[in-house]
Amino acid sequence: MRDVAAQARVSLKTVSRVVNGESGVSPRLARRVLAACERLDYRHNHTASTLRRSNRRSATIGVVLEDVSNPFSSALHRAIEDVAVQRGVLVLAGSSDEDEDRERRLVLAFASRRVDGLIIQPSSHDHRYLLTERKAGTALVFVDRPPASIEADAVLTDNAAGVRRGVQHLVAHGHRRIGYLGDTHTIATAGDRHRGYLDGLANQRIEADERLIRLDLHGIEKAEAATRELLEQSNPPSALLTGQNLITIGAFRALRRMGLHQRIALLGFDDILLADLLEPGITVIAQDPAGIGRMAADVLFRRLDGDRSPAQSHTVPTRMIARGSGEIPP
Amino acid sequence: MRDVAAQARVSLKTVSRVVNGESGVSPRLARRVLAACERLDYRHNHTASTLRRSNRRSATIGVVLEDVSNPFSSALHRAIEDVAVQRGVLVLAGSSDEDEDRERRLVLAFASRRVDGLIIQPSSHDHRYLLTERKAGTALVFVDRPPASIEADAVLTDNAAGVRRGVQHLVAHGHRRIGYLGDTHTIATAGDRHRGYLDGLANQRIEADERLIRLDLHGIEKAEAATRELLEQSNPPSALLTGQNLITIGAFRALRRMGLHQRIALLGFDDILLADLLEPGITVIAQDPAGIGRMAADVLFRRLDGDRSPAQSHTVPTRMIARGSGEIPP
DNA sequence: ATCGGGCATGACAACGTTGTCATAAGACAA
DNA sequence: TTGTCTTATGACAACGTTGTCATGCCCGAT
Repeated sequence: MRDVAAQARVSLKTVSRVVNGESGVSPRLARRVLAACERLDYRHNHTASTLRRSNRRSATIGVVLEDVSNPFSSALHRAIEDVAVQRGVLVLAGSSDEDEDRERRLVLAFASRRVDGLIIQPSSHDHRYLLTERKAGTALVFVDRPPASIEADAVLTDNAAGVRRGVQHLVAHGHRRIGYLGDTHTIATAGDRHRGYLDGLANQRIEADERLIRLDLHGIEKAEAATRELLEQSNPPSALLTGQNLITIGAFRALRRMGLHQRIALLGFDDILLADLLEPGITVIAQDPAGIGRMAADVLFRRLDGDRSPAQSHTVPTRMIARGSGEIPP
Repeated sequence: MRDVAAQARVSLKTVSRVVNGESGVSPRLARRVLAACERLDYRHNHTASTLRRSNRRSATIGVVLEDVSNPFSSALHRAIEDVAVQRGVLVLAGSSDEDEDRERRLVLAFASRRVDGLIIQPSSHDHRYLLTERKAGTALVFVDRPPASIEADAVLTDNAAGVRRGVQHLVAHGHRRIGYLGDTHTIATAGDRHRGYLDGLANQRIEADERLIRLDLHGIEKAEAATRELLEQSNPPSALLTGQNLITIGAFRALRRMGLHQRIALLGFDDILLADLLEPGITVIAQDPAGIGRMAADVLFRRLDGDRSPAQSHTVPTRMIARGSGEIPP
């Protein structure tokens, strides 16, 4: 900037004014400054600017996802990015891998870069460590899973309602013995879905049978093995409800291997790419990651714009997509 | 920091030393400083530190992807992140959507945040605009597609070789009439794959037949329509080679709709999630996005560590995964 | 007692920018 | 002419940190 000022024979401040598009610079000087910027390939140093400016905004937000490469998380990421670019805001993204410690380290690293806001898909179960950032004015929104021990905005899928709806769908197709395969019970959403399953059965006046329930299945392999077990017992279920997309894949794989994929109904929570090309197509209760991400970013920026209303939890509805596997009769 | 210094009754510089783990501070003072940090919830301001430090490193890199939510790009992203976190480096990511202008705007936004390096999956065909950043010392690595009009490191899939191998595979299974469905010809990788197809045929002494080739198919729908056309003509191909994963999906969908999925061989470039669960499983020439990302990050950090050797283009091999569709006889 | 050397600590300037305020130049009225 | 007001411009400090260098202290050798 000093070089530009010298080249244009003006003061630093005038260059600053031109670069920031402030009014009150004569067109003649402005032209000279712009020409000098061009000639010297001047790049505005946004970080130095942030340091000095009164609003202190870095025009950067941090996003902590479970894994940037998993389809759900990356759809969130993209939706957040789309809202952010419209405001000229960049996105720092990181993966927590379901590890509390990594989540925390990421947040601290973001904080030391002075991000304006944080969107977190949390893995941890105590978010008091975020109080400091909050006090420093960092906006904070939780996605997919609720905050714990801290009041903050959240954007969540209505997991329980979605699963209840799934149970109802299977019952409507004649099923009474409905198995459930769920993810690690410490994950909040997994708990909600399990609860939805139990409530759904209760609504339909069906007694839950412990032998049809398998929890803490993380990953395709475990789900596949559990499905196998479930179906090999005497008096097996006629339908399966799976609480997460990898579990759905594992269950489908098991059904295929056992030659039961056209006989046992399967209804999965969370959509799967290509589910429509399988035989049968897989019926799912689809979440709307893009909708969640967009809303989370909207809430975040509303806070950054000065919204001081009490923290609120927003719910995004699910959508049932019938493709065949969920409509197989008992 | 000033508050911490006051609280610990030391100078600013001493706090700085403790925070940065520099030697030469008596344990007694260090303890006092750390206690004060703790008590005041002090967060080191990494951006101010970058501004002043002699190496000027922001410990942040920028990654421009085609779309952070597409499986290939997000796998790249994750692999890059994994290398970066090991060095305490954060990743700014953005989507160019195959748009030259968005790519450029992202790069400039990253540059004004003074990222240490850039990893770009380019959409544009002239990268001279990056010369300024390069001159400023920003490390630069291209992934998936080669740089144009600039010398820079690149990490690429060996597209042509992969496709040649695919042709050979189909011929080995008895095919002579092999159709080709390719993506937009202006995308460098699409051109390479098309060339690989033609070379592969030539190697096998098969004359290319224009009527079996369809290019510029971007997205599932166009691919599906083109596949249909290709198969409805007289003397149709007995095998299809598809040059991109969405095209493979479109082609498979068309085959399914026409009831030909067990009759016409299909070999796709780029792997597809769940391809093994379809019937038949889809044979693919798989790329290794994680391998590409890791290598790109390695090259980038080697440059940041001072490697001044001439720019180099690295090639990551493909892997053929036979799952059934590519082994259907004519 | 004096000196030299090593070590812990701090004062101060600087990084690239912008907020604040002062000043110069010009326009216009009295 | 003088005075007042407006507008364009610049000088200077400050943002939170670290590099440089000076200072003061203690220790051991002379």
